[in-house]
Amino acid sequence: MGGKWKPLILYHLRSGPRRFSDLRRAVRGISEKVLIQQLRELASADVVVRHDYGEVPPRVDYTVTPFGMTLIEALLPLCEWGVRNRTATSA
Amino acid sequence: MGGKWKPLILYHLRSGPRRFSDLRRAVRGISEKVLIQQLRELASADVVVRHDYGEVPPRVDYTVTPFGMTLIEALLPLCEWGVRNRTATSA
DNA sequence: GGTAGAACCTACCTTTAGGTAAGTACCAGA
DNA sequence: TCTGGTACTTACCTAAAGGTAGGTTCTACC
Repeated sequence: MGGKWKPLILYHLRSGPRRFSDLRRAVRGISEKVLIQQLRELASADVVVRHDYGEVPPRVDYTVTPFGMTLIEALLPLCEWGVRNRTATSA
Repeated sequence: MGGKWKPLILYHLRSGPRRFSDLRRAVRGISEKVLIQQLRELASADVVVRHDYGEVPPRVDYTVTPFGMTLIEALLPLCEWGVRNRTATSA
């Protein structure tokens, strides 16, 4: 399952629940549409959980599941590799 | 840098040089065009090296560089995660 | 002589991910 | 009253990745 933003989203979710608008500001450059899309996909894959507080104004947050945590851990080496070699490549 | 096939290509290159047609058979479902594209990109990023024997009929093989090996190692955890959870997801 | 295989290249078409821009319901605060 | 913020949805457009199908040059083999 693709989505160039998913790793970044997960990265920002790694240390606890985050509200939608919070993520939107954290993940720079992502559009609202795509952020929701990705979050929905992650949720339907049981990587994150969406919690709607049913309040008004709306309040929703997203949390990584234990399963999602295993994904994050699997992604970390690649992430670190990317950081180490960001001078050499642009990915 | 994208390319849904790159991880698979690298996976098949992990244990030594492979000829083009060899890779083509190993990486099932990839078209020749895309395989070459990806190999060229990997080569220009110094992840693999292309060796042309200058023979006729043509003979070329591709080898992972030490740098490429660090990438493969960074990819392995994600790869294993994918294998472990291939029943749950389709990616 | 005809076929098959090597390692490509080229042109064309389709799919899809992502971007842009607008709209929605509701409330708080200046 | 008007603006701003929340969490979305909808419609439309574009760019790029990938797929398909053909051609090329040369040799080896039946």
